[in-house]
Amino acid sequence: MRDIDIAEAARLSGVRASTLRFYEEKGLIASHGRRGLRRLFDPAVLDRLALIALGRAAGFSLDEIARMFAPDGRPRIDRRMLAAKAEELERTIRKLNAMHDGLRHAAACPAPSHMECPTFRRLLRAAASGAIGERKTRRPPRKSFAATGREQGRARGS
Amino acid sequence: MRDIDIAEAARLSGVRASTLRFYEEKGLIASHGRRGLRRLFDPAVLDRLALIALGRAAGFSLDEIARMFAPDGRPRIDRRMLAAKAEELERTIRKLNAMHDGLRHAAACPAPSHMECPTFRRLLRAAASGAIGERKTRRPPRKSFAATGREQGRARGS
DNA sequence: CCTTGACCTCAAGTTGACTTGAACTGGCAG
DNA sequence: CTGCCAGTTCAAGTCAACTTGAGGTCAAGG
Repeated sequence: MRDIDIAEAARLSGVRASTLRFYEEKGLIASHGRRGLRRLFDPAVLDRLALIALGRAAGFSLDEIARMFAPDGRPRIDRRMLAAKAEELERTIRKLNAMHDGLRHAAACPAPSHMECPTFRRLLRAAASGAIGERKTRRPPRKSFAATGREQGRARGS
Repeated sequence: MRDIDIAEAARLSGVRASTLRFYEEKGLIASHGRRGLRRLFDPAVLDRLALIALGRAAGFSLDEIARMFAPDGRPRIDRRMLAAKAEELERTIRKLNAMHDGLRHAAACPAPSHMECPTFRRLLRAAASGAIGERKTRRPPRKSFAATGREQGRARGS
């Protein structure tokens, strides 16, 4: 199996063809030639895509990830960068934990209104002061959510 | 202190005036009148803004937050929703922890190239398979975000 | 040979949460 | 009375990471 076409790369990696084209345009991956119009990729592109997925999951932007590859295309990953990201992740985790505990408490709290629950108000103050901080949740990509059927919006506990 | 103007609301809440206008347009807050052109807010808007900040920090979208207020403007927060969000948060935290541990290891790993580090490759597979999952980090807005001073969360796991 | 269908390119659209710019207004200090 | 300056409106821009649409091409199958 020397060189796979874009459809196969998409199938094997789980990344959409449009995304592969987009990544190529961004310089994150490179196609190796064409068969007709079709891009051909070296199978090694799959490793590369895994690396990109990893980077994304770790919270790196595509631009940051692009910088992790030497001009020759080999990964050039700075250990200090990893350590820094790990630390950043740790801070995030701490905040999310605080948030989580607070939410759990608020959900279980017997006070008639949340505004009367001391824990809730403490959370409120923390959020207002920015101590809990920023976060943005990403909507799930349309693709592999066939499982839940017709439900377009999230099915949260009613 | 009866009614504060937008500048004061911005100052007291740490939320920009443009954001306050945006929130008003979205129906998240309401101004109570005008002095000249200037919006006047009830000081209670500050609680409301804290609530909004809290919701955002917990990962709710503005639209979701908007739905947390009854038509009369009083918060109507569904406890099951909070519990669901807490659970979601917990899953996220678990993933981030895995990521964090992997990054730490990779950062410290003595293998000459990351591709030769078993831990790193395990991470890679996890990311490629989607087991680690999606996340999007937000760039901090220009403003300060000073005091992350008093921490109230223990970092569990790690 | 001709249709078909997957791929191609390039531009534009999407989403969420805001920010920015241009043109305007009006209370208040001087 | 007159500027100033901080407010106002509305439209459009920004950012990231893609996706979608329109119109085109080409290898292969019938």
